[in-house]
Formats: sequence, C-alpha cells, structure tokens
Amino acid sequence: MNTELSPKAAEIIAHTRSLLEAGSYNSFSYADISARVHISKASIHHHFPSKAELVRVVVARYRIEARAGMAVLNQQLADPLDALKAYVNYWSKCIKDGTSSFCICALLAAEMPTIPEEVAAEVQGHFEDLSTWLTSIFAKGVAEGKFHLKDSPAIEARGFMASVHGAMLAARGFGDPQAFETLAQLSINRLTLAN
Amino acid sequence: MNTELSPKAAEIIAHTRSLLEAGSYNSFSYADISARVHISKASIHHHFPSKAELVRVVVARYRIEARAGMAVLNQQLADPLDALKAYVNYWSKCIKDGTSSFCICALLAAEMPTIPEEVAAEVQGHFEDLSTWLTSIFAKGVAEGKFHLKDSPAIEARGFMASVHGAMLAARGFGDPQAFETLAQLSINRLTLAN
DNA sequence: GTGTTTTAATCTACTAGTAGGTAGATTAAC
DNA sequence: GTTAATCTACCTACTAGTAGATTAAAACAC
Repeated sequence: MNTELSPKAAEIIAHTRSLLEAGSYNSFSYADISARVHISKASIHHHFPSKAELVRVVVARYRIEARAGMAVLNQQLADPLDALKAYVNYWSKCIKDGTSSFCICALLAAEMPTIPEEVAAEVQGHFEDLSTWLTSIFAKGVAEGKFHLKDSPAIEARGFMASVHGAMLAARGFGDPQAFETLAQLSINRLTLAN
Repeated sequence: MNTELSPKAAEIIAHTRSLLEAGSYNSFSYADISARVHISKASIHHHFPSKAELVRVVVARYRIEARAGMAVLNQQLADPLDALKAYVNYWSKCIKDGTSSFCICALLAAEMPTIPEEVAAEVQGHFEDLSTWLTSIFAKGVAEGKFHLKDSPAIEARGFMASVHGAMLAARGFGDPQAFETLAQLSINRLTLAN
C-alpha cells in the first residue's frame, strides 16, 4: 500500500481532519474543504472519490501517526508511568496550543451508528490499537510493582482510556480547555499513590 | 414557562431525541422526523420554528428529566455510594435494554464548536447540573468517611463524570455495549476500596 | 343552544440554498 | 503522448424553512 500523497492531497487531508475535529462527520462538506484548500470541489473528488473514502483515509493516517507515537514512547520511555504521562501531556499540549482539541476517533465513536461502515471499522481499529498499547503499559507497571490496580491491566487500561476521552468531552462540555489537563492528571495520580 | 406539550409535539421531541442519540446534530433531518412521526415537515415547523429551537427544547426537557432523577436519588438513597450506583445502573439498564444508548448532552458536547449557541448553552448547563450534583454526593461520601478520595470532591466528581461519559464512548468505539457496565463499575469500585 | 369567530394543527406546494458527485474539457508534468 | 491535476458547468437529491389553503375544535356572543 502506497502511503505517499501529493501535496494537495495532503492539504485536503489536513483540513478534513481539522474540520472533523471541530464537530462531526456531517458537520462539514466538500464546499468547506474547497474554501480552505482553494481548490474546486471536483478536484477533491479527483483525489478522493467519495466523502466516506476521504474520511476513511484521514482516520487511517491518524492511526498510523498514533501507532508511530506509541512506538516512540515505547522506545524512549522505559518507565510505564512516564509513558502514560507523556501520552497525556501530548494531548494537554495539543489542546493548550490549539494544534488539536479532540481525538477524531473519539469524536467519530460517539456517532458510530450513523457513519459509513468503512470509517467505523477504522475507528474501532484505533480503539483496539490504543487499548492494546495501554494494556501492555499497565501490565508492565504491575509487573514492575509500580502500579497498584484493582482490576486486570486490560480493564484498567480501557478505564484509563475512557477517562482521557471523557476529559476531552468535559473540556468541551464545560467550555474550559484546562479541564482536560486537570482530569487527565487525576487519572495519572491514581495509578501509583496508595490511599 | 409552560411545560405542557401537545401529543404530536411530544412525539416529535421523543423521535428527535432518539435520532440525536444515534449520531449528531447534523446526522438527522426534518425529513427523518417526518417519516417517523407520520407528519409533514411543515407541521414540524408549526410546533418548532427551527431545528436549533427543536433541539434546544429536546435538551432543555432532557435536563428537567435529569434533575428530577437526581432529586429522586437524593430522596430515596441516603447513602452516597448507593446514589452513584443507582446513577450508573440507570445507564447500564438503558444501554442494555435499548431505551437509550448515550447521554445526548455528552454527544452534543463532542461537537460543541459546530452546534447553535442556544443548544450549546443548554448542553453546558447539563454538564454543570450533573457535576454539581455529583460534587454534593462526593462531599457527603467524604464527610461520612465512606469515600477515600485523592482530590477535592469537585474535581473527583468531574473525573467520575468523565469516566462515565468515556465508558459510553468506549461501548460505541469497541462496538461492545457491555463495555459500559464494566468500565462504569470500575469507577464505582475505586471510591471505597482502599488499595 | 345556535351561530360566529378564533385558534391550533395539519396539509400540499413551493422556495433558495447546499449536499455529494459527475462529465468533459484544459492544462501541466514526465 | 500519456498521465495526473485541475477547472467550469452541471446533476440529482436533499436541506431547513415558507406560503397559503383546509380542517377541526374551542371560545364567545346572543
């Protein structure tokens, strides 16, 4: 599979991702992308035959980026707590500086019953990628005696993931971007401090 | 303010809520409601002048229901842990029997930047209602020596709320409705068990 | 109580605008 | 001279919303 993209295709993907991030699958149109990329709607169709395919590619590339990020954390941070802190800090920074304000897979997961199948499959794939990685980190933390968990690493990892996604939702729901960091930090603190 | 509704208006609201629940603000149209309620699109406009107003009313009534639910829990369950368990069980049951599969305010919060202002204000109102109630329950749990928290009741309450919303997201993301109960239970267990 | 007037609820028919997508020609690159 | 990228012009279906007529039930007058 070729992952190389023409500059315009890359631009289309970048803008689609940020439009998606702001709302939902149905909250933006080819006209919106057209206006931002300065290209006709027909030209977008030349690069991506349909909206479902465009969004599918956006999510597929998002997954590649995410997996690469997890691999980097695995390589650079031997300590499982440091890895989780780095993961959370990545999002804190993105939300703070406006790089990105929400995980597009979390957004799309919310509207799963109404999005095209091929997009839904990629979204579920990301949920599995992320929970698998978090499970391995949690298992490591337990094995090294660093984490004190009440349930299995797999369940705790999914719970952690849910808390992080919920923190993003809270930041938007309360209209307070800072809420993400505050709540994500809480999930981090719970891992080691015995009470 | 009159909260009485004609039967058709009530039907319109009920179907709008379930359509909203499945996806997003932009994932359904007046035509969808029209087909379900067996009424013309123009008649929907007679009851609710605009889509923004219709959804605003749906959310406003959802908030009334939610506040009534919290009041009932306050009256019937003196123990704060029982109250939280009842709150979580309410959603577990709804998700299991198909009554409701997602909090519409959590759904709308995800797409906050793209929904009409008046709807966003109601959504934020619900986030505040719910976190205020949860904070009072958490404070009670601490005062009675039943909960062992690492942070303030206000922060822990928001963290709990985020976990519950994240659990709903996980159920959809993994395509596994059971995931909600599993993850929500985890949040409940954390409140009392010392580790 | 009957006749009259309002009001609410519904309809068909329509509007302007937008959705995603296509046809076919033109231009630029290799 | 083929291929990729772009354009204008267009299509059909659908979007929220409106106009104006019709029906049926209340509300009021006498």
